[in-house]
Amino acid sequence: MDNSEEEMEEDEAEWNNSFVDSVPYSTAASDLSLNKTSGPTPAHRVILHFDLDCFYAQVEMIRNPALREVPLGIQQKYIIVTCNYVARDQGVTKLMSVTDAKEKCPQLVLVKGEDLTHYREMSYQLTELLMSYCPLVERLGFDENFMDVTKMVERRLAETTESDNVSFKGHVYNHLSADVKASDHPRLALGSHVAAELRDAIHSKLGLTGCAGVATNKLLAKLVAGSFKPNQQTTLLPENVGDIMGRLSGLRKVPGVGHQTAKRLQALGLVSVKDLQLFPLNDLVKEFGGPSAQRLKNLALGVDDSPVTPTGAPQSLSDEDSFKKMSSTKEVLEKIQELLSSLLERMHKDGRQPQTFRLTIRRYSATNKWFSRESRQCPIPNHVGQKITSDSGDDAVVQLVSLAMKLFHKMVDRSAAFHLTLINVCFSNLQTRGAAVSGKGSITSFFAHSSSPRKTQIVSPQSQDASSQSGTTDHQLSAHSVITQPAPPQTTGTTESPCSSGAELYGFKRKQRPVVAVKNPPLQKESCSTARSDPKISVTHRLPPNVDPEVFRLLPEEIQKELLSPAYMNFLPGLSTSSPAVVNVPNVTKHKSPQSFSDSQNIKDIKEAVEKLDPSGRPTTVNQRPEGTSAFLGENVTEEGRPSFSRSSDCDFPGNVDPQVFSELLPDVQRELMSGWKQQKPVLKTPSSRKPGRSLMSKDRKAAGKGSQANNLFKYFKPS
DNA sequence: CTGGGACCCT
DNA sequence: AGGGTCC
Repeated sequence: MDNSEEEMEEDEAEWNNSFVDSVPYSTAASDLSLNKTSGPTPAHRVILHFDLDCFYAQVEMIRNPALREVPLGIQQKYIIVTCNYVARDQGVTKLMSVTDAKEKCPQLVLVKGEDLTHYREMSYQLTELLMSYCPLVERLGFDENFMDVTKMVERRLAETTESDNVSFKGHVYNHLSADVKASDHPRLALGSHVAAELRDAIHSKLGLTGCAGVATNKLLAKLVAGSFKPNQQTTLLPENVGDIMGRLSGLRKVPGVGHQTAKRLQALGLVSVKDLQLFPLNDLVKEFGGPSAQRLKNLALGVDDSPVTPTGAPQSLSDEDSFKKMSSTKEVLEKIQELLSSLLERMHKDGRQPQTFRLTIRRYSATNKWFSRESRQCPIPNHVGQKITSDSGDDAVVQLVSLAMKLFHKMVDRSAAFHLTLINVCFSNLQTRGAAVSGKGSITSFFAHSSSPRKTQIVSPQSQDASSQSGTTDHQLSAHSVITQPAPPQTTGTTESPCSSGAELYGFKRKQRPVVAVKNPPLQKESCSTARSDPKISVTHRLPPNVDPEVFRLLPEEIQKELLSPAYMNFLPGLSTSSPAVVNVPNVTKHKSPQSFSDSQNIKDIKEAVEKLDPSGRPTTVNQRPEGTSAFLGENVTEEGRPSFSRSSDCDFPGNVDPQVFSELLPDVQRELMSGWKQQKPVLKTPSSRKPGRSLMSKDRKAAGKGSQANNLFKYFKPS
C-alpha cells in the first residue's frame, strides 16, 4: 500500500535533493549555482571518515603498554576479533580462529575482549572529541566516525587568500600528493588539513592512532580511508571516483552491500562493481524494488547523498552472550540474570528509562541455518522501569528476570528439549526521565550524576556544547587555536599508567546505599499467594509479592536466601514481622566464583548487607535499619545528609526534576539547565516520524531538542 | 568453533 | 518479529 508510487507532494524537495549528488561529477563551478535556497545538502560537501587502527588492541595496549611489543590478539570466545600490527606481521588476521592464530603465531598473546566496557568508553571519548570541533559526527560501530566538515572548510576557505599555498596533507588517491594542485580542489585540500589536525588531536589527547579518508560523501570517504593502512590519511578527488569504485575487488566491498545482497546480485550475474554500474536500473528494480535498486546503483557509482547524521546517545542498550550449548531452564535463568545485572548497571548510568524489554535467543540447528535469532519483547511496567532509573535498581532485576522468563517461554516450549547458543537482553524505547508518565520528556537524565561533564572537552573559549545541531556551526576552532590545551588527565599510553579507569570508579560511586532504600511499598495485588504446588522451598509463602515464585524456585540457593534476608523482608508489608533472624545465611561466602557477573551490583549489595551481620548472626544496626526505612516514616534523610526524593514535586521543573537535587547544583549548572528548559521545544523524540522519500542509507535521526541529546551523550563520555 | 553491539527496513 | 548491514 504504502508502496504506491505517487506520494508526490512533499517528497519533491527531497527528490531533487537526491540528485544533487547524483550529477556524476559536477564541477564546483556549476554546483555553486544551486546554492540559492537549496536544501540541507550542500552541493559539494567535505566529509571525513575516521577509522581507528585495530581499535580493541589499541585500547588494551594503552591499558598495558607492555603489550605493544608483543603480538597481541583480542579474543572473544574462540575468535581473534582483532590484533595489533605485530601480530599481523606474523600472519594473524581479523576474525581468525584462536586455533589458527596460535598456529600461525605461537607466541601470540591473547586478551579477552568480551567485556566491551573499556572499548565503549574510549569510543565515546573519541566521538566527543570530534564533536567538540564540529557537531556533525556520526558513529559507525565503536571505531569509526563520519564527520561533515563542510562548514568548517568553507570558513577556512574564506580566510584563505589566493597567495596562500595550500597543499594536501597526507595521501591523495592515485596521485603523488606533491603533484596535485590544491588550488584545483581547495575544499578537499582544506579538508585534508582538518583531518590531519584531528588525527593529531586524537593521538595527543587519547593516545590513539587511526586512518582518515577525505571525500565528498560518506561512501567515498570511508572507502578511501583504507587506502593507506595504519595511521595515515587519504583524500579522494572527484576525478578519481571511477577509479576507486572500479578497483574494488567485488560488490561485497561496497559498504551497504552485505552478504545477502551480494548473493542476490550475483544471481543476476553481477559480480563486479562495474557489472552493477552497467546493469539496467529497471531490471534492478524488479529484484529489489525502487528505492533499494536506486540506492544500490548509486553506491556502485560512488554516489551517496546521505547526510552525516549526528548519532547521539544510543537508542538501545543490550548485552548478550553466546555459548556452545544451553539446554536447561536453570541455566537460562542464571544467564539471563547475569546479563540483566550488568545491563541494568549500564542502564542505570545512562539515566534514561527503558519502556521496552526484549529477549533474543539463537537456537542450535543442525542444518546450520546459520543464525536466525528469535525474539520476544514487551513493555516494561512503569514501576519496574522507575526502579531501574531511580536509585538502586535492586529488585528491578528480579522482576525483569521474571519478565524475561515469561518471554522465554513464549519461544521455548516448557516441556520440550532445547539447545540454545545465544541469549541477548535488550532495553529500548529509552525515555528521558519524567517522560514515562507525563509523556513529555525532559532533561532530567542529566541529573543522574555528573556535574562536570565538560571536563574532557577541549577547545577554544566557547567550546561547543553541541548546542548547534543545525550544522551551521563552526565558530570554534579558529584554525589551530585549539590543540594547545594543556594536556589533560589521561595518559597517552607510554607510561605504565593508571589506565585511568575512571570507569570503574564511576560505576561504583553511587552504589553505596543499602539495598532496598527506595523500594516503594509494593502495593500491587499480584498473586503473591497463589498456591504452592512445589513444596521445595518451604518459605515460599513469604516471598515478596513481586517475586515470581516459579522464578524464585529456580534461583541459586544462596540467592534465594539473600532475597529472604532481613534487608529485603523488612520492606514487605505484613511479611517482615515474623522472626527477623530467619534465614540468615551466615556465610554467604565472599565470592564463590571468581567474579562472574552473575552476582553483580544489586545482588552484591545484598551480599554486602548480609555480610554486615556480625558473626553472631545478629543484625547490626546498620543492617537492621537501612536508611531507606526512614522514608517510610516520612523522614527523608540519607546518610549523605541529603534529602531523599519524594516524588510528586513537579512544580517548577520539567518532568520529574527534583527541586532538592536541583538546588544543590552549582549555580552555573542551574542556569545552564534552566536555559535549556526554556528552549525546550515540544520537539523531542517523535518515535517515528520517518520520511518516506529519502533514498540512501537514511537514518533521519531526530536531532532532538538542543541540549537534551547532548546531555544524554555525556554519560557515554569518559567520566574522567 | 562466528563476537558483541547497534542501526534500519519491511 | 524478523532480516539485513556495519564494525
